Amino acid sequence: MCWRRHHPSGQEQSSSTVLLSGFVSRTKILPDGKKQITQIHLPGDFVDLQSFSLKVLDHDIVGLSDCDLALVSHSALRHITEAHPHLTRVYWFLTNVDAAANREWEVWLGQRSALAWVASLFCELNIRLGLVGLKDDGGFDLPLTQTDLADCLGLTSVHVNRTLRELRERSLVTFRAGRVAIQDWEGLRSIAEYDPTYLYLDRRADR
Amino acid sequence: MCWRRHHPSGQEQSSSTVLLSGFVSRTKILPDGKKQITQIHLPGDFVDLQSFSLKVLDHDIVGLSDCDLALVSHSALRHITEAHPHLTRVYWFLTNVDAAANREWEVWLGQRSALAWVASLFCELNIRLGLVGLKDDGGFDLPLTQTDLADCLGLTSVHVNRTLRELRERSLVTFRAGRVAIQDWEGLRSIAEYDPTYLYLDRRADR
DNA sequence: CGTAACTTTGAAATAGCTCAAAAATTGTGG
DNA sequence: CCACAATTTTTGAGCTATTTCAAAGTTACG
Repeated sequence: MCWRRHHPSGQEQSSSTVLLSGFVSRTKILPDGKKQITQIHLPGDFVDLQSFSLKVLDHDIVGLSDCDLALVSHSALRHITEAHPHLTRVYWFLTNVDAAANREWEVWLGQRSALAWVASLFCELNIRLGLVGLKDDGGFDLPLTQTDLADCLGLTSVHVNRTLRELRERSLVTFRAGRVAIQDWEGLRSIAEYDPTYLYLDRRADR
Repeated sequence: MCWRRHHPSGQEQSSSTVLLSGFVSRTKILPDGKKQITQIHLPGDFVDLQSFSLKVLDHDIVGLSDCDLALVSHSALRHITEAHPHLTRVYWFLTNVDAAANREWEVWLGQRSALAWVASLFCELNIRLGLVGLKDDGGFDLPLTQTDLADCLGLTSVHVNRTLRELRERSLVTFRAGRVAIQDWEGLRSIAEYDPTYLYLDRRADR
């Protein structure tokens, strides 16, 4: 399956989605048309596990690139979780890790400069893509436009552009043609003051 | 029990906390001392249910007033959830509702003006306090300082002060001496463009 | 009644926004 | 493979919401 369409909020869902390839965002759209991306999902992510519990989504699922999805029906999820309580705890854990990332983004949205926020986002994506084997020495592919990035960061695309220029001029990272090329990982990490604790990387391995 | 202290992040937890009276926040503190409150909890809230799953908190639990807490040990939670799978789903649902609020705050932090954000926060608290019988016709008690509010909104306390003045001058709401007095609920709601969908009020009732 | 915490105000600085246009890139059909 | 349209990126100039810094009021409280 392959799309770049809205999965609308406010509608009863009967299945959840696992992302197999490509990128999708969870996006909230305001009455005036402004958008906020609350999370970017990578291959391997359970994109809307929460709809199993909430049934109705409070946001849209928007494809950022072509992607392959697997649908898991809620009735299947119910059977799985009833038969294997252990898996219920695993899914619940995933929900919690997801929420931890939302909290971290709140901090970035509220407290950080544009430069630090962009740097942080690239740090997070670099680490998460590394977990699923989608980064290489030089960086990673990220098929977003600067406008997508702006919707994610709570900034204007104009300002994102200028911020990217600054990161480039400081020889930290270059974002061009859907690719993030990291020139100075330590420098990037340091300007972002990036601390991946909230990703619970060690505890994920337990599961 | 009664405190106004930090419940530190980064430490192994063996119990979760239910708030019986008073207000607590979940707060993330940056290296430079800046703070972001990612959620305000009211009586009745399961404050750190996620520590049952994550074990280590990614943020601090900070009392905003004197409060009474009930501790539920993780071993007790494990027994409860093993004996009653239905309750596991309830807890998981609560985790999801919690996360939905974090996402909504991301939108507010990223996209809204100071005026609309303050108004939105008051709208949310008014509704949530109403659910637990802690609001009256005129408004509700909120024992926070303007600095607390600033940490929550991602603004300076100076700017929060000026924004509160504007809301007061527009005869929408007055925040003084730990009390939010709502003069014009419809006006407040409208300037906030407040939509409580993300609170999943209807679905909570099912449980 | 004195001290600490909190609120209010003013003035100047700035990060990020808006508007508008030009340049570059990407995609498409012929 | 080219030409053209659409999308995306880049830049400039002026503007505004919010911050910073600093000081004066006010309130709470031991």
